[in-house]
Amino acid sequence: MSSTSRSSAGREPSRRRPRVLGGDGVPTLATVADEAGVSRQTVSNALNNPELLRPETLVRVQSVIERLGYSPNRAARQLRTRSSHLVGLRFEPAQEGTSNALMDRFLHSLVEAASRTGHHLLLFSGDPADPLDGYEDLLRSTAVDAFVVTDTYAGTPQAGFLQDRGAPFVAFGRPWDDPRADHAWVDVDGAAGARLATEHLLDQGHRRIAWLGWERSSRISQDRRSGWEAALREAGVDPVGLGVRLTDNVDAARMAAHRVLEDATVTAFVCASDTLAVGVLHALAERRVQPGAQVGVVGFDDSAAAQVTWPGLTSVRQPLEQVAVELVRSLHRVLGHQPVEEQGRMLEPTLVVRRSSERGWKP
Amino acid sequence: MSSTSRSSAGREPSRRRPRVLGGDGVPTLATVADEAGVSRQTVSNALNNPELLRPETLVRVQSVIERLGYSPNRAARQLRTRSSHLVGLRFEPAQEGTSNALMDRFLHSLVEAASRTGHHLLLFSGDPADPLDGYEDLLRSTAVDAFVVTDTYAGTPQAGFLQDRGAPFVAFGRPWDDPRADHAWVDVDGAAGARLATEHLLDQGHRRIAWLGWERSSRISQDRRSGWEAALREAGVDPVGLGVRLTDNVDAARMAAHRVLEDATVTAFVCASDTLAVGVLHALAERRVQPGAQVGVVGFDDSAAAQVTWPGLTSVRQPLEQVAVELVRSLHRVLGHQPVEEQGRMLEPTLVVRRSSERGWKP
DNA sequence: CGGGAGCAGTGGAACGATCCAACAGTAGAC
DNA sequence: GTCTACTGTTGGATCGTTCCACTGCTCCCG
Repeated sequence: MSSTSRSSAGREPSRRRPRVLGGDGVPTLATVADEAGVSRQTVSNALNNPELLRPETLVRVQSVIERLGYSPNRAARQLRTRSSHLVGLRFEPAQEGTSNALMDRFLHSLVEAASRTGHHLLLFSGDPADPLDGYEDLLRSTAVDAFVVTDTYAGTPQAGFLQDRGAPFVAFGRPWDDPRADHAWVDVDGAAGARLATEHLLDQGHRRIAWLGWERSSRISQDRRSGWEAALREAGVDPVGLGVRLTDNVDAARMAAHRVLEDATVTAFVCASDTLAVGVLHALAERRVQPGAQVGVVGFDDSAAAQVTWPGLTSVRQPLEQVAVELVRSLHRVLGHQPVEEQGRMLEPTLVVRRSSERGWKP
Repeated sequence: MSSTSRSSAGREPSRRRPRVLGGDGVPTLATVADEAGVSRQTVSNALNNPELLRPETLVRVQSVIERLGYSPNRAARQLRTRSSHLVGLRFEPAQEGTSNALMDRFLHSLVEAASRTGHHLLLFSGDPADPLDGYEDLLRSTAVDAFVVTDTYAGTPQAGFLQDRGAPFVAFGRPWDDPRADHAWVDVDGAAGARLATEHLLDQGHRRIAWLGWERSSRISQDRRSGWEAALREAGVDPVGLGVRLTDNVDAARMAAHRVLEDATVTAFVCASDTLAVGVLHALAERRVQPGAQVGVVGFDDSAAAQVTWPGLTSVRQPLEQVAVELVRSLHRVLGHQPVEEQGRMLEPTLVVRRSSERGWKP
């Protein structure tokens, strides 16, 4: 109703014709503004700062938006605000056989968590030989607002690179011993997980509990191992000679388990991954030893394999849904340039008990 | 060098200053043009139509681009060209236990294939109750160039919706019996896969080979089953009474296998999924029957579970890398509005033989 | 009654790329 | 010598949004 005076330069009548409908018939801000009898800015405010509008104007604009099925053009918005609402994640080429099933669950959770704050996930790939490939280009072209970095094993340069570059990112994985690192991170407490596993086996009456982990260079494995070791010591069991290091591979674990089982006093295994635990199960099958009933086995990651393997593999489960939520929360703080109240956040894993560690179980 | 006359209203001298450096110090097209002593359009041509430039100009511009580390701003380009170089994929919430490990391998392949043509993958999620949620919004806001649709089981409305909407997309999965469908698709020949599996077991000397599949409503299962049935008939074996339908679940398969094995003449199983095959392995373990040596088992999808399960599960492997490549190729044709030379493309699976089907094997 | 504050809303400019029409310069044809 | 064709390059306009400075208008206070 409130028809205000509309000033017009009036020099050249048909030169500057405000385009009111996009080329393909897609409505734009101008379409909505025209239809609702307000200016473009008012429509923009209706979307981004609704509290600035008088309630009745807001309702009117919103109903036009609804009726026309208008959504703001992402490219235009991105160009103006310099924010794409996209989060980049480099998706490494899969290595078959290893437990990247973890990735699947994590990815789902991340997509969902991000979408709750209006963000989408942009997957990209890069030259496997160059762990930094792809990042630079997305940064320069301002295609993403931030990155999520997933592999922060010792020696991976992504976090350092992005930090030096001044690019916003959050890491899934603590920076371990890099003293220069001061970026946001979220991680799961591997030591606590291994401790859970070990204490569970101790509860089942096991004493001499072996550890199967990765090479010494893996900080993740060292971390988990420390939980096993501490739990054993607290129970008065000497862990010396019970720890084995090998590559993350079913067959390597199978053979290692055979060697360990030569020592008849060993009655249980805690493993740094489900892959290794599955290898132990293979060895038990070959020795015709009942998992659970005779020898307890616990894996790590609660992968799909753990869930379907016979007779059911007890495993430490990472709270990936919660990790995703925390990552997104962190991302928001980083992007909002808010003071980072805490640099990192450590989450607690849980133990999913299945029959491979249930002593009472008989097939 | 070329100082041309610069028209200026003259009222306020410093109003129209052509910004040559982005706010954050990020170089823009204008920066490069200025530095190379050419116009913006020439730089743009150097990137998009290099053949239009004189070779020496091209080299000069390229060296400046290299030196400044310039990449065109994606938002600006997207706004002007109406193309985001993003491909949307709705990433469904994971259902634990089912074989979406397939998805992991597929996703990797797709990201890689897409990146080879300069496209990135945009993952989004939506209300699980509404299979169309999310698509509309991305279309309206012109956030993606196209979609990849992965679940085209009977009754899923995505393909129909996008087709009616006139949105570009490619489906992984044939349109089955929808006569209205005329969109591009890529699929794997399930019947051929089941035939491979069945013939392999026949070669191993098995005759009465059972089928474990999903409910009758699943077209995918029906398709695979038809391959098993045909192979059996050609070998002169009557498949009647050898087929079982159940839900895709380890325990359901385990119990079904027990029932089937009451009939002592059955010596092998072909399954519509690895999940079902793992269930059969569980049943065999409970009966203390050797997989492979006594009863042959073949699964479908070559999931991580198949690869680590003891004693190794023979499985039909889908050529997902090739699927991804074909999908991207199709997408290109669809986006380029080229005449679609073929509407769909059917790829052949392969059989990965492991010990669960090797008759000679002894533990 | 004049003036500062606050409110709802306006029009122009800007983001950084590409599209477009036009331009200078050269060569070839008449 | 002029006209046409062609090549390489140019400046201006444009895509759709948000930022910015500003305008009427009302209200309140001294």
